[in-house]
Parts: sequence; C-alpha cells; structure tokens
Amino acid sequence: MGQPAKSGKSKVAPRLGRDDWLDAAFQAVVDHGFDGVRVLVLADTLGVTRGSFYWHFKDHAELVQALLLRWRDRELALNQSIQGHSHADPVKELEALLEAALAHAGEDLQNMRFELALRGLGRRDPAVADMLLAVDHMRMALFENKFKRITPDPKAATDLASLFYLAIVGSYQALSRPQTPSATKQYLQSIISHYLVQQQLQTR
Amino acid sequence: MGQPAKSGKSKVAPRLGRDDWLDAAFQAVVDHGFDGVRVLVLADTLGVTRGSFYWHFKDHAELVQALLLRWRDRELALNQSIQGHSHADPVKELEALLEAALAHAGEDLQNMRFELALRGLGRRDPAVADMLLAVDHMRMALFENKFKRITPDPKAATDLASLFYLAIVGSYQALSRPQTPSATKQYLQSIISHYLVQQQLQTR
DNA sequence: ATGGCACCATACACAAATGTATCGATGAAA
DNA sequence: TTTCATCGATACATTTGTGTATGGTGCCAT
Repeated sequence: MGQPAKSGKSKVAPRLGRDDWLDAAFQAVVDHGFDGVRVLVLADTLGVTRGSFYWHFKDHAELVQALLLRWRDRELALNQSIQGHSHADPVKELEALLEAALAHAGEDLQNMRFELALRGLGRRDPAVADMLLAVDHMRMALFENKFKRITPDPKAATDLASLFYLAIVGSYQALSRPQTPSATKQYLQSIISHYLVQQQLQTR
Repeated sequence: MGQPAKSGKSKVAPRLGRDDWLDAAFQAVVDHGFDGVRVLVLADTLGVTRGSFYWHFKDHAELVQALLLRWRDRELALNQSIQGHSHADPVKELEALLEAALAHAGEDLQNMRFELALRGLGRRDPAVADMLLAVDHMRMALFENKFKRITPDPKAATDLASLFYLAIVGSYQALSRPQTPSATKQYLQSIISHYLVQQQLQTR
C-alpha cells in the first residue's frame, strides 16, 4: 500500500501501479468476460509489455483473485452505506433501494456487466459461488427489512423480497434491449403501488 | 435423444455423426461456457481426433452456429407444444406454466446452465442477443396471456408477467445453492395465492 | 472381389497466450 | 553524483489451440 505517486494520464510517465492493472482487467471483464482477461492484451492497452505485469503480480491467477476481492470489498462497503440511510417513510425507502439497485446497473452498465460475468465465473468456481452467495444474501436482507415495514405478514415480506431481488437480477440478463433499467424500475414500483392499495383494502 | 450414448471407452468403432459433436459441444458449454468449446477437447471426450471434426464441420464457428440454431428450434417447438395445453382453470394453467418453466431448469440443470452461458455470449454477440430477445418475448407472451385471464387489469397482467419471468431468469442466476428450483416455485405460487386473495377482496 | 465413399488418423504450419530469465532505464535518496 | 530499489523491455521456452493436406481403413453395393 505504499505506492507514493502515480501521475494521472500523462503520456510521458506510464509508470503503472497495481491498481492500473486491476482497472484494465475490470474493463476487460466488462467487454469480453473473465476469459477475455489476457495479460498480453492488458499490457497492450496499457501501453507496456508483460514485463511490467509479472513485476506487480506473481500470476495471472493472482490478478483475478485481487480483482475479485476488490469487488467484494466495495460491495460490502456499499451495503454498509445504504444501511445507513434510514428515513421515516418505509415506502420511500423501498423505492430508494430499488432506485439504487437499478442505478447501480443503469448509469454505467459497467458494474452490471461485470457482475454478470462474475456470476458466469461462479458457475465454474465454487469459491466465487460462495462469494456471490454471501453478497446475494446480504442484499436480499436489505430488501426483506424494507418489506417487513410495509406489510404485517412476515412470510409475504420474505417472498416479496425474494421475488423483487431475483427480478432485478433477471432484468440484468433478459430483455436487454428495449427493457431499460428505468422501465424495469417503473413496473416494479407499479407492482408496489398495486400491492399497497390491496394491502390497504385488506386491512380495512 | 438421437444417438445412444457411446460415452467412455467403448472399443467398438465410434463412428460419429454431426449430432454427436453437437451433443458434446452442448455439454462443454454446460461445463465450461462457450469459451470452453474447444475442438481438441471435444475430440478427446468423443474418443477421436480432430480429423473427424473437420470432416463434419467446416469450422469451429460452424459448430457454434449449428448449436445455436438447434437450441432455438427446440425452444420454439417447446413453446408451440405448451400453447396447446389449454385447460379450463386459468390459475391451474399458470401454475403449470411455472412448473414447466422451472422444471425445464430443475430436473436436468443442463438446459439452465446452457441458457445462462448463451446469455453470456449474447452480451458480446448482437446476433445471439437478437435470438435471445425473440425467445424472451415469446415466453413472456405466454405468461402475459395467463395473467390476463386471472386479472381484469391488463396493465397489471403485463407487469406481473414481466416480474415473474424476470424472477425466473434471475433465479437461474442468484442464490444457486440453497435456492432450489422447487423452492422458487413455492414462493412464486405463494405470491400468486396472495395476489388472488387480494384480488377477490378488491372485486368484492 | 473390388471400387468407392464415409469417416478418421497423422503430420505439419501457424498463432496466441503464459511464464521465466536477464538486462536496461529512471528517479529519488544517501 | 552515485547508488539502489523500482519498473519495464527483450528474448526464450512451453503449452494449447486452430486449420489444412494427405493418407489409411472399414463397409456397402455392384
């Protein structure tokens, strides 16, 4: 952690650090999946040769490992910060959560594409699968907490949380072209409204 | 299926056909994704050399293309056959559709894993993306038709169909370990019941 | 039996990717 | 200025994969 100064984007000083390689690897995953993370290609896009890479990393495997850990840590931090935001209106909270979950994939599609590639990797690598499982449970607990505050039925809250979270994950995948994240958000909110109206009718 | 399994090490003349290579390629996709479809490896598992492959196929690309078309055709046929099943009770129909959609992934996980790998490919290949888009719309129309028969609100039907279909696709991805397809089916049905009860309360 | 065809093996050329070893350049501290 | 750790280039060895050209073998009909 002692890299003193890595100058920005000046052409005269390409002098790279470990994070530069990780960023390039991230972009490669976004564009071509984990199988597209080639040391040669990364070196080319960074404007150096592989001699640099094998100074910063022992292995190709070490690069991937570091990339995975960085993703997990950031995801954990994001979750922590979201748990902090707690307002009065539980419905507003839920909508804000939806907003965040879809914007996370909406504005820059990078994160969305990375996560999908990651899930692809998780299907072959049990360690990655475990990591994803933990993150999934963490995020779903967030949904469940919100739903528990807008419905008295605890089982309904769990089911709805599962349904919504899986639908969001599914929306990353299917119907990619016309089904923009904002459109997805609209009908998820529509479902909530619908549900809430009926909820009121029932408890009346 | 077509040719019976000559798996393993049957010493008798293997004598392969085009479908045998396609089956092996399918399995390779299931196990290692589309990037894992290597002619050398397939030849090895089939007990022959690549000389065989380049007799049946012009190219590595032709193999993949044929695999894609076979999947699409089977998917179309499956859809046709499901549209035939039309009983009296619309709720039973919907539950049967859920059953089919999840069993398609449940009993043999093969199809599920293949489809996920296919969606991974679709993110890099526009032609594959188009194919998936068509299949998605086809399947979602099925859901929409069912929902239109159990609710008077057409917009709610569309939204619910989207939600359910995306949740199913999402369930292919996330929570893979404890979240078995049957568990997913259970809470999807639970949501339907919940919804129907409230529907009755509302229209009363 | 004997062509001929369908199917497969063998051998070769080539390309892409990893990893290792070694040397060169560069900047900052002594 | 000299020294030295840091960072990168170059060259080499090895593996894995594609594609092509050509030869070999069993089976079926004439």
